[in-house]
Amino acid sequence: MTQDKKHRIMQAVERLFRTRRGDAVTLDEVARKADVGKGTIYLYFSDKDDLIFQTAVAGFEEMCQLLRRDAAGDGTFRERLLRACENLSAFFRARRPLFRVILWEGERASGGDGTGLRQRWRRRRKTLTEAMAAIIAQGMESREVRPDISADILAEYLLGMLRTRSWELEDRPQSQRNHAAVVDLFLNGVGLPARRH
Amino acid sequence: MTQDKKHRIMQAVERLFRTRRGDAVTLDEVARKADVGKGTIYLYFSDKDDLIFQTAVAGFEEMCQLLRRDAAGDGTFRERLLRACENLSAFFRARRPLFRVILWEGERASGGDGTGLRQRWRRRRKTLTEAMAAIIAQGMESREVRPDISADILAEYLLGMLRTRSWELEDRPQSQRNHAAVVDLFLNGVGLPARRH
Amino acid sequence: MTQDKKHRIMQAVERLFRTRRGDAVTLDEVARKADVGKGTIYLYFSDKDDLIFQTAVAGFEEMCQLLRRDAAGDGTFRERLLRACENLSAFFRARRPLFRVILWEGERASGGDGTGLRQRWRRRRKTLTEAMAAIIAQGMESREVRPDISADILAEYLLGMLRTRSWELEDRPQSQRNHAAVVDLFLNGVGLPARRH
Amino acid sequence: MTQDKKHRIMQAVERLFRTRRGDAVTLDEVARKADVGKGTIYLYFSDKDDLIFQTAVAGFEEMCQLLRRDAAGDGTFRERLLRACENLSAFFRARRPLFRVILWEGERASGGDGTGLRQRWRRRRKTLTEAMAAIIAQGMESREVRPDISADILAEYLLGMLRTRSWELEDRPQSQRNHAAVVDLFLNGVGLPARRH
DNA sequence: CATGAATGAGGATTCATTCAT
DNA sequence: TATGAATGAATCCTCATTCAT
Repeated sequence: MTQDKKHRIMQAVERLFRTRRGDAVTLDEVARKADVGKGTIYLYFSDKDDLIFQTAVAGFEEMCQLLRRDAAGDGTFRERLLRACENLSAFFRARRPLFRVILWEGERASGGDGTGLRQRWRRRRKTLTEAMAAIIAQGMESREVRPDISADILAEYLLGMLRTRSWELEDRPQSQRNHAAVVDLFLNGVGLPARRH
Repeated sequence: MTQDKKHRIMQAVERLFRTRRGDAVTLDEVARKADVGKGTIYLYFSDKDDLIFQTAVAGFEEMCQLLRRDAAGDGTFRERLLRACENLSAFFRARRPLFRVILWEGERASGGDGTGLRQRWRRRRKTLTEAMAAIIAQGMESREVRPDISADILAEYLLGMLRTRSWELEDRPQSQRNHAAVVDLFLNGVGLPARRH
Repeated sequence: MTQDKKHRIMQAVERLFRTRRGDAVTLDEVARKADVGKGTIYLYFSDKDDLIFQTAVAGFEEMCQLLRRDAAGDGTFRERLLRACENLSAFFRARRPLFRVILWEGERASGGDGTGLRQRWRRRRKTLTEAMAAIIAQGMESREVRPDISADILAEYLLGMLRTRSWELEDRPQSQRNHAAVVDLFLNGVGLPARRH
Repeated sequence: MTQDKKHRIMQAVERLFRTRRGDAVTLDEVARKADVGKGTIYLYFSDKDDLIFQTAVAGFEEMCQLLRRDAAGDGTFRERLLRACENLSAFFRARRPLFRVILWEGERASGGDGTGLRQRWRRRRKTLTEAMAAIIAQGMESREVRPDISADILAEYLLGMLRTRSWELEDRPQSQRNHAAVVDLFLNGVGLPARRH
């Protein structure tokens, strides 16, 4: 019941990020939206920064678990890859504001203020990448993926493509951005097979 | 000489974005760094928002011109593509803070406030995409690129890969992230050619 | 056992005043240090102000009793005076934080707000002065003290000297601030006896 | 004209201390009373603490100059001493709120928070003491003051007596607290001369 | 009696913006 | 044009106080 309030506060943050950037989110609004007193926020978070940080981290955690579940599932490599992409994209769609929280926090971390923040954030990110890399590594084992580039670099690129799909291609026709197409591009590239002979 | 001041102000913004996020950049700092009076800023920009917006737009413009020059150049499709990637990446590296300005502004635009801002920003972005798409279109004409996905969607993905390369893979060994590798991944994908027979 | 808690709370206040000023002492700290719930404070005190007031008053009471005991003791006037000074100074030294509580409360009282507070505080103070004045009055009776200035005014001055000794001369060498010297100064002044003829 | 505002702000602080303790003085009030914007305060002071500190220091400075002028004046030792006491007391009376500022700041300094604050404050205080000690030293030279206790310790006691006179004896009849009496007590003590033979 | 989670009024501080020079 | 002192709205955060358990 007490954790309930903490959760409600983080949810309020997430919802507010739908329309605002972090600097425009006031704790007054958060408190109002979470239906708690302003002081209550400080019972669970040390700071506004901490509040956003924890919200971002919790979101990350969810994504990682999602991905890890997919990595552990069965099916062929392609099936697993496709499923992972689909689930991740579904998450993006459903939780877009949360994604903005994560980006916002990431931007703070990349400001070189020497704090261990940057390191901590990198480590979190690595967890996500590794979950995706685990799937790709399976493809390497089954000789479906080129082994000359490390799996987690490939994972980064794939995550980048999904990001592009969700953010930049948001309003393109579905036909051009279904996941089969993304996975296909990722696996086969844009070059015409014919030219390769 | 008067435009000189405007330029110096925007440069100051860019430099300050190296370590700070937009909300942490104060006009006091900008004025000090640009070595102008604080009031002067308001002679050239209507707003703090306008200042950042114009700085971002000017940066975008530079990137577009860079790309357009590459698109207009000669050589085979692959050569042109590689050159475009190299130049863009060089730009990223040299002007990383400017890139943060652009991202910052983009984040504002993606907040769902009714302003035409979102539209205006999308249009700018489209210009960039089109410059890259123009190059890819050449590849389609020469039958080196698959025609089933529109050129500007492919362009978005490629830009996304470059972004990943510059931001997420920043501290990986050069060997794994040289541009030949990026272009190779983009064209041929991660799948093993052997599997295609 | 219940009074035990009230006492522990006041003790906590006293201990916290060692390093902090009253405005920096929070009831959270008091509760923690007294090892009671925060709400418990309000069972014994109506207010934060009341808490500090009662703590100060209790401290005053202790000092007064100390003095009264000395006044009632036997020995010559000089002996009694010296003993009173010594005991009072020992109290100062041992309970310096309590002394800060008292000063703090006194400062509040001297703010000219219409409350009877000012009056109440003056009355408390008077009790202390009178205890000291009682001793001095003995000196007057035995013709060892000049009768032209009222005993309680002289008492105030003596208390002031002790205060100076404890606060301002805190870090001077003992030799220059032993009580014999204070009493000597008080009785004989700083003038050279030789000059008096 | 710019220093004018700084001065007005400090004056406002002083005036507000007449009825309030430092913790009850809000910067809102200060700004209103000084008739400046709230932000203006931060142009001249880094902090609320700094504001009060500087106000206290400026007050101290005034007192010191007052005292130094008296020390430099002519007349016999007794005359100079009397004049110094009178001027200081007049200052106390006229600027009582300022005096509360000084006490307030002193109390902060005595909180053992390790900052150099405590040291800085002691040094300021020392300046004042020395000014008074200078006068007393003259008395030593002319053999009117006992040489066995250092002049600045005697100065501290005298300042303490003046403080007692101004604060504790505030509402006693003038006849019992005129400066001749204070100086007399200081020089000759409370003992009856007759007893000394 | 005892507790401590919850509250929100209140205050310090920042910073975009204005305007007199 | 150019300036930077002045401003106050807006925001974060603290902490005395309450109250359900």
